[in-house]
Amino acid sequence: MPELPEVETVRRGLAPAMEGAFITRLELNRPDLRFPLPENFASAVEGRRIVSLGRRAKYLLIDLDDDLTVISHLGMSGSFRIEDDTVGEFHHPRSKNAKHDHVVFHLQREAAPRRIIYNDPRRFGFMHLWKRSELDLYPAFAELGPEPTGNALDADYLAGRFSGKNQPLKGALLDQTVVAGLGNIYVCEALWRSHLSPKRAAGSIVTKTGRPKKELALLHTAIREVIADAIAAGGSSLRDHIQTDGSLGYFQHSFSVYDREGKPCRTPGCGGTVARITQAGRSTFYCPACQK
DNA sequence: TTATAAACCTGTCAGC
DNA sequence: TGCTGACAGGTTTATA
Repeated sequence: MPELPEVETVRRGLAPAMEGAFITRLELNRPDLRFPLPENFASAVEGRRIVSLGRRAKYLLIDLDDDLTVISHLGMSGSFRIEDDTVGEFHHPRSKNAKHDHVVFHLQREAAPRRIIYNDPRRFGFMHLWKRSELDLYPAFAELGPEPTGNALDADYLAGRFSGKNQPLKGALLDQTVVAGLGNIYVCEALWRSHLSPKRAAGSIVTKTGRPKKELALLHTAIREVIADAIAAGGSSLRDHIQTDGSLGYFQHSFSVYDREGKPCRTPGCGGTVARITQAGRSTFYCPACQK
């Protein structure tokens, strides 16, 4: 499910309930998700206090008070929800099938016990334990590109990565070593906002001397803006993504091209129709009329 | 080096 | 109603 804005929404939803709380018990309802859960996972985290909640790209980071960090990835269908731990089973109207509640953090903080439930029907998500002081050595982080909203991502950096590349822009932007956190939805949206075709070679928006063309500067701006807009809206709820309180994100109502095949392009005066093609096995939505 | 395809797993939806 | 096939927000591994 989640791209960067959805994970950030989850982080913001969980932080008030988790930061400062003690983990009294970790409930593991199966031995694995996509990968085996960490060895001695429960004994490593039980009794620890959660110092803070962080995020890197699409990864949620739960920092404990002893230099350990729980690294959590939600895959395609993972979600967290918060429940009052003094009552029994509670089901929000939109709540998930409890048979996919794989990991439950039981928390104690001041007077209110809570449980944080990780649900993931497809089990493409995973959790790892890693030393916080060595987080840069975590394999997935070692090669990760800059955050799309940070200062490290600018047009010059992208020019360096795109220069000489024949790979289509769609694939180049999905590459997490180029930009960290972009997924299928927001790549489509950012390309639409910058009027660039997803089929365009990445190297074609870089000059012969390796400088960013104007189009690349527009793309950089579009990436920043679409991510910021989506975070402000609480992410996008398609099938699986719900916020930690069970409510939905709203950005899906703002999609300009994603999942809008056959519908009119929203570029003012364009008059084109949104098309859907397959690139590297994944759906791409774009407007052939205004994305060149 | 680069690019595509398949794999992981379950749920949902369209079509017959 | 029930079956089948296509498809889904991600990442890794294998194959060409």
